[in-house]
Amino acid sequence: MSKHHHHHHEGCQRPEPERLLTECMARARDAGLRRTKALQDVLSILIHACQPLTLGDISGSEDLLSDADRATVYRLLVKLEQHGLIRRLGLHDRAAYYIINLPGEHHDYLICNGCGRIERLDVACPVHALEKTIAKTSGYQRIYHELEFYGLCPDCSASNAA
Amino acid sequence: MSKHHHHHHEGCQRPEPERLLTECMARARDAGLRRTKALQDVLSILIHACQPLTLGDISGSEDLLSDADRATVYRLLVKLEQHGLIRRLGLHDRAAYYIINLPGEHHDYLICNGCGRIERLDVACPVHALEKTIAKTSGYQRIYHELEFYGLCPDCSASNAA
DNA sequence: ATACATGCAAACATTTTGCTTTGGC
DNA sequence: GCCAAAGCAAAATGTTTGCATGTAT
Repeated sequence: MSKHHHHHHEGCQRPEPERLLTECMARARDAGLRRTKALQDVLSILIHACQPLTLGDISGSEDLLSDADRATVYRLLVKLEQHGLIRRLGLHDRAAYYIINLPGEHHDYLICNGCGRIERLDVACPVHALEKTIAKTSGYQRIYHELEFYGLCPDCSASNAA
Repeated sequence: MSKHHHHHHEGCQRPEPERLLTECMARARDAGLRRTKALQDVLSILIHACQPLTLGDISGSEDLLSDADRATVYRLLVKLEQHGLIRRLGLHDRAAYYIINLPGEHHDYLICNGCGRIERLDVACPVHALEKTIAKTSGYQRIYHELEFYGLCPDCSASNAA
């Protein structure tokens, strides 16, 4: 579970989650995964989530989330990440965070060092040009990036000043 | 310790490490820390390091690093980060990485998903403009950012193709 | 003299693996 | 039927904390 209590997922605005799920399941099958209940659960949860989720968030958790075993979810996450269907984020929490990786969708995040809240930024990411340069000059393959902003949210700033 | 064996620190190019250490010790004293051997060791190690180091790297490690206890180093790292003398990076390793935080110095990193090698990028960071915008519009205080590029280094690309 | 820092050891949280059983193909 | 996936349980890894002692101020 994540360090800070989650502000229960306000419904996500991703359109047509059903269709996305079908597409992701197809991509997963292409990658060699079997069409199993746990896989469908994990993908569905990640598609519906507005914010990055931890392994603890996804498996055996409070709400209506998956009741699949942690080890199962863990192994699914590893495979899904390897095949590029999801992405892992190294936020400053102890646990790793995961997000669905939809073609053409990319987000950066703004995280509060006080309360741990995670906000998705809907701004144009200014890093793509540099990413291309690095791809050319570094010799690295399959490059992507991760960008997070950290700071103190208004609430925490206030209580911090007190 | 970090996931992948370290390619023993090639000497770092930071100029005047002695002076930097003195300055950092002064900053640390200003922050209320006592002038102790362990503190000096930790700061010195981080100043001399070319790349981010884990708690395991810093404490009780192989080379000429600090012989201070892990818990001691851990508590120092926490305090130093709180007071802004060092920064913690959430790279995709299980362990947290730390770097010295020198005024005016900022680096982004390029990390290999295969072997875990970490390269410091010496390019102009394209994020500062966006950072200012976010500072104005979000209401967050004390904003900073973390940017990493991930990919497969030439060696790992080669063995991956095989 | 006092309060903070240290060292040792134990507790924690999260990830990772082994192995047997189940179920998709 | 075969091989991948699930479930359960245990090991591994890295972090954090408690407490008695040492030490900078």
